[in-house]
Amino acid sequence: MGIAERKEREKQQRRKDIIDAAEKVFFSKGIEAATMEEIAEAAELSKGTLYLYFRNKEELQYAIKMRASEILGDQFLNQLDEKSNGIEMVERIGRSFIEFSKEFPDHFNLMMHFEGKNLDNLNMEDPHIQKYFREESPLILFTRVIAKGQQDGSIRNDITAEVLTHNLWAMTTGVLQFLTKQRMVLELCGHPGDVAHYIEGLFSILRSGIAKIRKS
Amino acid sequence: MGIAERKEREKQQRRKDIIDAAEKVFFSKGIEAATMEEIAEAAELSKGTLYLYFRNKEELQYAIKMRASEILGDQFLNQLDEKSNGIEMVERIGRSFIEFSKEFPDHFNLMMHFEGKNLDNLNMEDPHIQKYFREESPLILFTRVIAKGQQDGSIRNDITAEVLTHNLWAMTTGVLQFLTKQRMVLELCGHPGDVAHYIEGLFSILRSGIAKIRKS
DNA sequence: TTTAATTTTTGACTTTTAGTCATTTTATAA
DNA sequence: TTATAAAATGACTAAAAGTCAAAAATTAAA
Repeated sequence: MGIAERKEREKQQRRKDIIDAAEKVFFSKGIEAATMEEIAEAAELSKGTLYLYFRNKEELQYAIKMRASEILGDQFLNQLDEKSNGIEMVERIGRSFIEFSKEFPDHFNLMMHFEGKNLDNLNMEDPHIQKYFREESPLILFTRVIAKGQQDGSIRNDITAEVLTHNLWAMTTGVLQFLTKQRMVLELCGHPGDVAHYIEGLFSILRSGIAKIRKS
Repeated sequence: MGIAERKEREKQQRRKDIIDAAEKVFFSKGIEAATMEEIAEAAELSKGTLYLYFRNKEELQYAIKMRASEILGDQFLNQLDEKSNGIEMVERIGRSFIEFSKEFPDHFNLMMHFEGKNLDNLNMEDPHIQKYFREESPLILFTRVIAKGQQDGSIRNDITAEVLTHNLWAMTTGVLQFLTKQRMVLELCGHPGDVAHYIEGLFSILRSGIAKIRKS
């Protein structure tokens, strides 16, 4: 029974090779400019083969975005710390997100690209995508941290952990998107934004926004 | 000297006609599926003529997005109210944004589409775009309201009005983007989101986040 | 080992659409 | 009425995504 298993392994390896090649091409040429033909060349395969492993260009891009999320999730994991309370850990996680954007700018940009895009061209039944959302999304870990903060009394508990999580995530990505893609716009408005300044503003607002409300 | 003026007027009218046609086609067929050929037909012009008025497809989309922003800016204007203090007006403006998304869903979607997109294909020297950013963007009005809130003591003043404004805007659009485009994702995560619930969470977080910090 | 069946890969081909530009049409000035 | 300028046309080009019948490679059977 070893042949079927070996073939399956080889298939997964080829899939991985294609994603590697796509990463190189997307990141060097830019996500829009990169062509499937170029990716095929980089993977030493023909274009047709790509379509045996990925339904379309977008699904291939999404495979890279899932990798990016994995990296980010690992960084989040490193921020867990028994000594800190929930809200401190949330801040650490937030800052590690900023670090991630600097350390892996290409992966970060790809993530942001999908953050504001409908996913109609994607097959949501795809097992890779299903698995990602059920088990690997960084938001799963983040929700646990928020819940911990609610238990230790550092984070407000009048909003469910899920709603808090998704709001925090969406607010943060919203600001990061704004800062990366609209830098020229800011200049046009006459605010040649000091990015760090904006980030500190964001954290400050969020800190007050999610902290347990002190009874006065 | 009347001829040059009339010609200029006619030119602007034709430009408007093209945007009208584009609006119809983009909104009925969807922004991706719509073709320049279809828009030309709808405008009773040839495709080439479109390119005399707009550099490329994206610039035409952006013209509609600017219209959307104008509508939104008008709605913001209606929320101004001498009796309310700054933070109350900010909340009213926020809620009018939600109303806008329901009343003009197509315009809203187009706005969100551009909110997370680089503008490389756009000619930022274009006078229409310049004018928009300098004079018409809803953010200009919003900044004034924030500043008022800082003066009347209802909004924190340890962050500049501009940074507060852009952060609030980016956070809100981030959440709205998340809710519209990722509805299916939320279901996949096992949170068949009650959208209104998320929105209330957002407002609650932002209220605490930007309020003047009371000395305890 | 040879042959048949199955799986995987290929790349030429189709289709679609954005954007161009030489030519034609229309409007203005002489 | 003719010349000049401005505006509009649509056939054409280029680029790239996605398809599919045929070829190559692999595995199973005889």
